[in-house]
Amino acid sequence: MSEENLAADALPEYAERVLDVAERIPPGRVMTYGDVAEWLEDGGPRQVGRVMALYGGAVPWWRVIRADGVLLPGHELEALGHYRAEGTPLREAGRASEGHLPRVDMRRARWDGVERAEGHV
DNA sequence: AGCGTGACGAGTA
DNA sequence: ATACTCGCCACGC
Repeated sequence: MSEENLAADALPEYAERVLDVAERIPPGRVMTYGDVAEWLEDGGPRQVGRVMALYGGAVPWWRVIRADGVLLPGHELEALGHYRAEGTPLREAGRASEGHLPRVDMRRARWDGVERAEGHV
């Protein structure tokens, strides 16, 4: 039998690990695709992106975003709703970009996978 | 086999 | 700030 004998109800192991990381991201925080890949020490941002595109619906997908903090195209409003509800740091463009959606403030929202005990107000 | 595409990222102009 | 290039890797044609 070939080793590619995967059951339809089973996810590839890599996908399972990516989803596992996505699930442990605390509310109000985000990780980039590249961060997840780095944390796993395997694959790259594009691989993580592929997994999220295929199976991300089962996890808090809005907490895994691009490095530039742009909201997921096609789900901007839904993502924004989650961010506002979780208190995720956002950068309101303000200033003449009213039709422009806010982006996640990566400097404050980025989570490296390690809880820090700093008095972050 | 090549080639284009993508829920990417960093660098440069 | 935007636009473009290159590197990256998996997938589909």
